[in-house]
Amino acid sequence: MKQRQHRPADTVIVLDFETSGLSPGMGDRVIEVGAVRVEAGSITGRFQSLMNPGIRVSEFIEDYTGITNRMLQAAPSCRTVMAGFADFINDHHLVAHNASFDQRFLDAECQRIRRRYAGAFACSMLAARRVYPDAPNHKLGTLVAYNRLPTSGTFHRALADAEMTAHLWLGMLRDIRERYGIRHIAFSLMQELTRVPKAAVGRFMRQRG
DNA sequence: TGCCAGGCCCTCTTTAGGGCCTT
Repeated sequence: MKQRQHRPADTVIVLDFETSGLSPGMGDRVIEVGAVRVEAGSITGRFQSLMNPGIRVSEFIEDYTGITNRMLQAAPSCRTVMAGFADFINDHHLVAHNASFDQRFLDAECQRIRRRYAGAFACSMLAARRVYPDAPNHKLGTLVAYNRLPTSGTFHRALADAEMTAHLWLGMLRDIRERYGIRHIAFSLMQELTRVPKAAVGRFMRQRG
């Protein structure tokens, strides 16, 4: 019997950045990157590094992330780390929680080192608003608790948040499969889902089930 | 000079405003 082959296009990189603030346009920089490679429903690779942005981060960011200016002074440069991260991403599709935030920083940091990435982004927060409309809110930590997903107990560090986002993503794929009987959920379907009006999600999914 | 994110999404909307979510 011929075994069903996993499609390479199913591989996604789930990423999370810790940053010096909210806006690269205002001069904020990435200070830590964490990411996992998800293939055929499992985490098969990890990438994590602090990076020295060449600027001091605020006390708020030190408290929020636990990443201190002393730690950043000892870290490799953004240029070095981002070059390695661009290799890790390769041409895979990308997932992040509130992806527009991470995409802005990825674009800005890649532009600085003149690297490009070919994959498209999907947002786990926009998907979760549609898959779990009854959750108390759609913060990453709340969704992890709401769905009783695995967690290391660490929050607001890049690799820990990326791993939780990966479990959230895989959990949504499982729940959509069970709820709507869709056997293969392509990345493009998840992207489309995040653009469907919330009131039309059931009809959209049943049309594809 | 002083200020500064930005996109999604809901509603007491659409000639707008404000909460959510990310650091």
